[in-house]
Amino acid sequence: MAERALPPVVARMWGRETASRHGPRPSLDVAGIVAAAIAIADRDGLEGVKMSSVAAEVGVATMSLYRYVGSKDELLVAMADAAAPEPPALDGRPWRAYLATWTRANRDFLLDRPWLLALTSRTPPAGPRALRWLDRALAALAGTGLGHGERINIATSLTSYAASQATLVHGMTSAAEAAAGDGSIAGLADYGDILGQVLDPAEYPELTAAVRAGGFGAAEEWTDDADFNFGLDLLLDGVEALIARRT
Amino acid sequence: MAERALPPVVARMWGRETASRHGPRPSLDVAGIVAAAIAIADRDGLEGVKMSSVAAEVGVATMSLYRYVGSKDELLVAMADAAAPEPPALDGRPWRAYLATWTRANRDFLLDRPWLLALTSRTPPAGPRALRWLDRALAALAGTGLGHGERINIATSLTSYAASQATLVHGMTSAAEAAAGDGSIAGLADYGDILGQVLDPAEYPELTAAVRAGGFGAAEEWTDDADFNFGLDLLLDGVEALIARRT
DNA sequence: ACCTGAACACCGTTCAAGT
DNA sequence: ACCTGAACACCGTTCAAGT
Repeated sequence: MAERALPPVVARMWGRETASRHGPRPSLDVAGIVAAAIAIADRDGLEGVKMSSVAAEVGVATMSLYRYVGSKDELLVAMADAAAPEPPALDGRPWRAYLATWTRANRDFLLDRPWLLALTSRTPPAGPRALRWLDRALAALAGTGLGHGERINIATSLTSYAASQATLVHGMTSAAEAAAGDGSIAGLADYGDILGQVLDPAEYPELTAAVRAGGFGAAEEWTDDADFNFGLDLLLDGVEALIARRT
Repeated sequence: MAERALPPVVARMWGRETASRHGPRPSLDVAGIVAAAIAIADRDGLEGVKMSSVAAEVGVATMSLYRYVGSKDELLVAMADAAAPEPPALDGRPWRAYLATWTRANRDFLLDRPWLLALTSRTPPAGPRALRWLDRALAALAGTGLGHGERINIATSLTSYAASQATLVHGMTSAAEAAAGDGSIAGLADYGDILGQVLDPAEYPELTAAVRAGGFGAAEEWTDDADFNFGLDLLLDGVEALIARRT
């Protein structure tokens, strides 16, 4: 099978630039630009990341950035990988204990940098950090007798669970902040309140019952670990059942 | 507890406009605008949805739209709800059978309209369609002895599973189409190929092994139902274990 | 080979007028 | 009370020139 040329984004993420030989040395590198963009996103959110603001942050004219990144989209992809921390160390823990902390750590860094949530669906994981996370999850499942494909599937399910939980929690908490301004949805108390106003019990019988029973609970309950653990255990119980079936 | 005024987006989605009394009748309504925007997104993707293109589609000046929707963002939120089909009918099926088709149907309409994937993380479900989906899932679990909060949690987990699967499949297939143009990632064969080029086996031992063993398989395997069912069963097994614990 | 100023293209939104 | 043309603001990207 012929080697396929690396897509430019991927090459840049892995530092596989073909270094140029002649002329002035470049005054910047991709890593510095990406770091500057991340700093801006942390401070001002993703809307603050403009080619002009990133250029200002590194002290260069806007157009100079195009020497290093092909487009803003490419920059965003690189940011998404670089902004993730290293995965937790395995340290010989049993698969279930490790995957639980792995998934929790995954959710936590998404909540630290909620702007990452808007970037996750852009591209399959191909950066060094994302692949290190994947590699560790596969390692944790190495002794279970599951196949490679199954292990990849499990890791993918856990990643997307972490992302969906982070999206949920972030949606609730950030909406609460914004609520002072315009009248968007302001956390779970309001959410239940709004549903109560809008729902026709005949058309939404179960949901109405849930709202009346306080099924949406207080906002703290959701940001709490309880719900996170609930769904996580659902998944890990499923994995455990699968392993048991295999042995 | 005082009634809280409905956020404008929500009010508009539920048709709770305070109708105006005097002056000329409006020539448009929100539903028509939303339908036009959906038609454009189906045809040209989400980038094709501009205030100007939507206005052209309904045959009106761009600025007239602002009589009906507060902003483009608001329009997108309304689109996200209106673009979903009705949930499958329960028909007295047992919870597991129903939730399986429910989750599959959820994934399917996301794949029919992949532009929905970029809109899902915007706001908690508050539109008539999204809530109808939630209501039916709660109904399916009504006889299980689970609490309202637990049932909501399960429905949320399944929704996000459907979304993550759709994101994955869509990412793979659409990348394959775009691959002719620039060199982005072009389906799973390429994906494994690229990983193989980039991975240092010392740093990514398990991933390297998985790639060599063909753990990423052929692209068809992923779009196939096999992987979808795998993760779904993981979740439903977890639910089943929970129900068993309760009784 | 790198950097940059000016300019272009695009698009969401405001405003002041029209009817 | 509704519709609309002109205009503004913003931002990603191209290009041709500078060193």
